[in-house]
Amino acid sequence: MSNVRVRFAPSPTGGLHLGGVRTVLYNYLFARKHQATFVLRIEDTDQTRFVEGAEQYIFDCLKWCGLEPDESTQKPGEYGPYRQSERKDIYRKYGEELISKGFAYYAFDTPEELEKMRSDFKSDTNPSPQYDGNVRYKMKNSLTLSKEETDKLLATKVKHVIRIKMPEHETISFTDMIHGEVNFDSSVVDDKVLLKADGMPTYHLAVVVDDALMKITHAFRGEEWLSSAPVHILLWKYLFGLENMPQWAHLPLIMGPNGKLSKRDGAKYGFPVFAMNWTDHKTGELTEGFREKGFLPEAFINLLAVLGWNDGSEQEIFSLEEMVEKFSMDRVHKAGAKFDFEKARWFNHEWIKKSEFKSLNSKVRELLEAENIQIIDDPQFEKVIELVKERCTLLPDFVQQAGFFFKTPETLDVDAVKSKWNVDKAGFFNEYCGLIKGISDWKLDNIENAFKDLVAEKNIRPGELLLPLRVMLVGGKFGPAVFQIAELIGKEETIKRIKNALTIFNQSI
RNA sequence: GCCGCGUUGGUCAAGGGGUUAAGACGCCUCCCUUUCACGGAGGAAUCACGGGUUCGAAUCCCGUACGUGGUACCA
Repeated sequence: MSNVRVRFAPSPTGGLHLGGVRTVLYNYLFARKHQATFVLRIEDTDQTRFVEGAEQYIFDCLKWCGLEPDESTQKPGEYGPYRQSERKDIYRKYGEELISKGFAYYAFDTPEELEKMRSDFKSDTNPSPQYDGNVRYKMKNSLTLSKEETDKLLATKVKHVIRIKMPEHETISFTDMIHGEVNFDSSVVDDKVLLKADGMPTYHLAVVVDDALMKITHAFRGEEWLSSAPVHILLWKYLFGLENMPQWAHLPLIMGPNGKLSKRDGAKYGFPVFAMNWTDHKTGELTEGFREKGFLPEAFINLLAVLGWNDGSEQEIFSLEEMVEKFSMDRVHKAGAKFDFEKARWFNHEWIKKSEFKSLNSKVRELLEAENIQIIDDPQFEKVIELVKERCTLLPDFVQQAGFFFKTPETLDVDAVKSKWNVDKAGFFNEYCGLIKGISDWKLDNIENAFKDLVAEKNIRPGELLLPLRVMLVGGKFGPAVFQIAELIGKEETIKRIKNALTIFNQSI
């Protein structure tokens, strides 16, 4: 292990989103590549947004993806606790330190007063007034109150927050691993709340304190954080020293059809945005996940990895091991990428095709059994999977493509044979049944040759008969080569299906 | 509004002064296959705009436009 440490810091407020998983993935790849430690920290400082089960759900998603952290609430290292709500006592001290150094102040404004400020100062040229250098001297805080008044308020435990005092006109710059040098003017950022009235830190204080205490060396997060980076830079400068600050990488956003991808987009356009199913406990609303949609975890992380990163070659299909080997932050794109579900499906199809039976076995079996299709013979199941996997894009496709090998079709697509059906053909199949009954070695060639011989004898075009035969055995116009199907389902079953279909066709056509 | 970030086909993207501007998804045509796929061969489709710099700009610089994120005691 090197001393490189990275972290993923989700807030447990709901389902784990595509972008979140990609952030985990980049953390994980970077960590493995640098023999680093990958930390998972739970950012649960907003008590009003606490959601039962969300934390465990995050772990379950990471486990499914195969991206498990080295240190976390479930696997504590020496930098715990890993849940911010359990670190509450730590943060106040740093807030006080900032105040004593003159970089922060107490503010006693109530939510109503803040609201009033915002409406009073609101204008066409300033639609969202900030608590900044212009207004802080008009508010109720330790900058405008006398020391005595302030002390008195504090002593009587009046609700208050700690706010950072943004400097007047200072250029704040840092070098982002993806964007390069980024500059801000301190006068355009407001006096962010650092410590809330309930004693919990806001994200701003918590990230820097925890990254410092947990010795994080590289911090990756979504680009939505870039605008608040100056606050964090300043905090590092005031509290722990810029020389100890982690290297930042602000990852490009994953976009939906219009704007930042949201779970609403998923519902609207019919694709998942969460890694796994998520049920909102309050509303009971279920949001579908990639896993339940039928994605392989290998495909899921693969498609996420190349949404914003590529290795410079033409390769698109990467195993986790290959990604670890080839990943580098400086080949991550700057611009956000629109999520394309069609391409996501393609990745899954590719992974299904290259997956071996042993990795597909239990997943497909589970799906079939849910449809009341029992599989007893493993070697037989393997042959079927190998035969049909190239026509399955999503795992549930196996139900249609493989199901009929193990269960006689309940309904036949009669319409498909209607135009081709007549007495001659019924006669043909009757005779064919008799013919194959005598085949002692039930092999592909024998079954097919019997068919060809009879076709030649009867002088019927084979194309007129192949489709009906398919519908007889399969139930519809799909599946692999028809004689291969016959070979696999066996002689008895083949004859049974033909005879059964004959009665149905004769009745309904 | 202000601030940040961005901009190569419909989408993901390679390319970072001289290229016929790769490749993939999707779409279309054809071949293979008497189903559907797989596989194979083709095709349509791109450097946001305007100024510079330069012998030469998709590539460098400046504007503009557009997109996107932020502008909470949410993360």
